[in-house]
Amino acid sequence: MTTSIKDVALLAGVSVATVSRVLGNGPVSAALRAKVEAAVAQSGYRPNLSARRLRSQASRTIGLIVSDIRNPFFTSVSRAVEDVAYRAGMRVILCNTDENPDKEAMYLRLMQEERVSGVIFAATRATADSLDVAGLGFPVVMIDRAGPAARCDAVLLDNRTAAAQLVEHLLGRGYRRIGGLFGNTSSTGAERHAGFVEAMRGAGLPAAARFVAPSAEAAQAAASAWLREADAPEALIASNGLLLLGAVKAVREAGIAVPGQLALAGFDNDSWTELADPGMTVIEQPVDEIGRAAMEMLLERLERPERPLRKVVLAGRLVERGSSQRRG
Amino acid sequence: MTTSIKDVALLAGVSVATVSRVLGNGPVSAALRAKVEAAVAQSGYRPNLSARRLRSQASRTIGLIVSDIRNPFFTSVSRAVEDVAYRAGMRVILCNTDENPDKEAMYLRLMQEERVSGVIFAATRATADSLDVAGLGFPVVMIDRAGPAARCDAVLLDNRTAAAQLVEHLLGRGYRRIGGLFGNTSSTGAERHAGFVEAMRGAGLPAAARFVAPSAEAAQAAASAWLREADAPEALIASNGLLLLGAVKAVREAGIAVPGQLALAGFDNDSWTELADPGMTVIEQPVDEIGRAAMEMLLERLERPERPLRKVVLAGRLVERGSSQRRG
DNA sequence: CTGAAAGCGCTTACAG
DNA sequence: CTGAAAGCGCTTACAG
Repeated sequence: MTTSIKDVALLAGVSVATVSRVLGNGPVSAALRAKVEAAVAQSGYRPNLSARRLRSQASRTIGLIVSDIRNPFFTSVSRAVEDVAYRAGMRVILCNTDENPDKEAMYLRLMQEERVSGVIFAATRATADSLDVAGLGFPVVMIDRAGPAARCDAVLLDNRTAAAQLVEHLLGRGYRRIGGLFGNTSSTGAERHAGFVEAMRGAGLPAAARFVAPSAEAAQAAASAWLREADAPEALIASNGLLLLGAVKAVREAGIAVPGQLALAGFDNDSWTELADPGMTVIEQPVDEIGRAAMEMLLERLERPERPLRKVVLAGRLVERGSSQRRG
Repeated sequence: MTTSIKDVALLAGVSVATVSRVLGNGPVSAALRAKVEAAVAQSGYRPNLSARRLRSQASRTIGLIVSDIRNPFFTSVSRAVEDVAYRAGMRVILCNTDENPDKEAMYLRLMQEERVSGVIFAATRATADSLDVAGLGFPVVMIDRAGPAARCDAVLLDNRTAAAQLVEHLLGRGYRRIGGLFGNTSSTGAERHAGFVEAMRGAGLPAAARFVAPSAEAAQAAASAWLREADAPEALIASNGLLLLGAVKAVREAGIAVPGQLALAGFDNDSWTELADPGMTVIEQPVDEIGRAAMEMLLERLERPERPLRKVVLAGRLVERGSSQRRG
C-alpha cells in the first residue's frame, strides 16, 4: 500500500540502514545521500511514526490534560503549550476531563499506553491529593492547580496574593461587605479563598464565601440566590472567569446596577470582561507564559530527570475597570 | 523497563497470543482469561499503542486542522469533535495553522506520517483550491470552509443565506448604507460577501465591502479608517466573531454610539456578544453540531470509503440584540 | 561510511 | 480454544 523504507532502499539501491541514516541526519556520504533523497522525493515516502516510536522507544508526545478547552484560560494555555511543543518536535494529545476524577484516571491510563514523554496536568483537587506520580512512569508538570501533596513540578499563579490584592482594591474603593464565590473542585479555588479570608480578617471584616461547581450556570444560580438575601454583599468576587460570567448574568437578570448597587471583580481577563459594561475589574493571569513555562519545564525535566522539583509561581496583574468604581 | 505482553504471558503461564486475545476480547476460555486478567492486574501492564498501531495498520487517530484554537468557533468545534472521537475509540491530533498555507502543508505531511485514519480540516482558500485530496492517502472532511474545487465531504454553514438574512434584518430596521467587513483568507468570507452583495443588489443598494486579514486587530484598523471617511456606513456587518470584535473596539475607541450612530451585526454568538452593550446582533452557528457532524461523517466515510461525497449544509440562526435596533 | 541482522511490542493467519 | 511463528516499519549496535 503505502511505501515503506524498504521500497525507498530498493529504489535508491542502498540498504534500509542507509535510508534511515539519511532521514535521521546520520553520517552518510554525499553520493548516497543524494540517491536516497531522490528516491524519497520520487516515491513520496513518509516515515511511519508508529514504527519509529516503537523502535526508538521515544514517543516524542506529551499529554495535556485540562478540565475543558472551552474555558478561555485553558484555550490560551493549550495554544502556548502546543507552539512550544511542536517547535521542539513533540506532539500534544489534548484531553478534556470536565473536572471528573474518573475521566482523569482514564486519560492518565491512556497516556501510559501512549508511552508519552510527559504530561502537563490541571488536576482536580481529589486527584492532585491522591495521585501517585512516581508510579505513573512519566514526569508530570501541574498547572493552575497543585495539592500540597503533589510531588511534582508546577507552574502556578500566586493565588493568595492575587485574591488579597482584589480585596485590598475593593477595600480601597470603600467597599466593606465583600462576598466571594469560589470553585469547589480545584486547589485554586481553595487558595484564592484563603487569600480572600486573610485579607478580610486583616481588615477586621467577616469573610462571607460560597463554594460552587466550576461552571457559569452554578455561579449564576448561587449569585442569584445570594443577592436576594437580606445580608447580600455590596461587592462580589468570583474566583475565575466562568464564575464571574455567571455572576454577571445573575446581576443583569436581577436588574442590579454595577457598580451602583453591587461592585464586581474576579479572575481571568477573558475578552468579554473588557466589553461587558462597565468593564470588569479582574486579575489577569499570564496565560501564554503559564503554557510556555510548563512546556519548557517539562522539556528540562526530560533532559535531567534527577533535577530537584521546582514550582514556578507567577504573579497576576490587577486590571482596574468600571465594575469596582468607588462607592458613591 | 515497562512490562510488555511477554512479561504478562510468562506471569500467567500462557502464550502472548492468548494475552493479546484477552485484551482484544477474542475467543479465550474462561479459565485462561481469568489467569491473564490476574497477571495484567498484578503487573500493572499497559498495552503499547505504538506497537498495536504498527502491527494492526490502524492508527485509530484523526487530525483536526484549524486556524487557531483560540477562535471560539474552533474551540467549540474541537471540543465536540474530541467528544465524539474519544467515544468511538479514536484519538485526535490538534493542529493550529494560523491561516498559513505553509503550516497547513507541514501538518498534512505530519498527518501522513502519523498514518491517521482521516482529517477534519478548516483550510485556507489557497489550500482548499489546490489540495490534491486523493493523493493524501486518507479521507478529509472540510469544515467551515470549502473551495468549489474541493473534492471531499464537508460540513458547512449556509453562508450566503445567513449573510443575506443579516442584510434583510438591517434593511427591515431602516438601515440603507450598509457596509461589510470580510475575511480575506477563507472561502467563508467570500461566500458571506456573495450573500451580502446579492441582498444589497436585490434592494437596489450599493454593497460596500472591505476585505481584511482574519484577526481582530486587522478589523479594528480597517473599521477605524472606514468610519472616519466621508461616506462611512450607517450599519456595519462583520463576517466572523474576530472581525466583529475588532469593529466593536474601533467603535468604542472612536466614541461612536451603537446603534444610535452606527448599527452593528455579525457572525458567531461568542459569549462576549451578549454581554457587550447593547448586545450584538449575530448569526449563531451551530458549533457543537458542526463538530459532531464532521466527526460522524468521517467515521461513516471510514466505514464505507466508496460512498458518494456529501456536503451537509447547516442553517445559521439570527439572534437579534440591541446593536441593530430600529433607526430612530 | 555502509550493510546484514536483531529486535521494539504487538496482532494475526496457520495449524492443531 | 491455544500456541508457534511471521511480520508491521523502523533504528541501532555490530562488523567490516
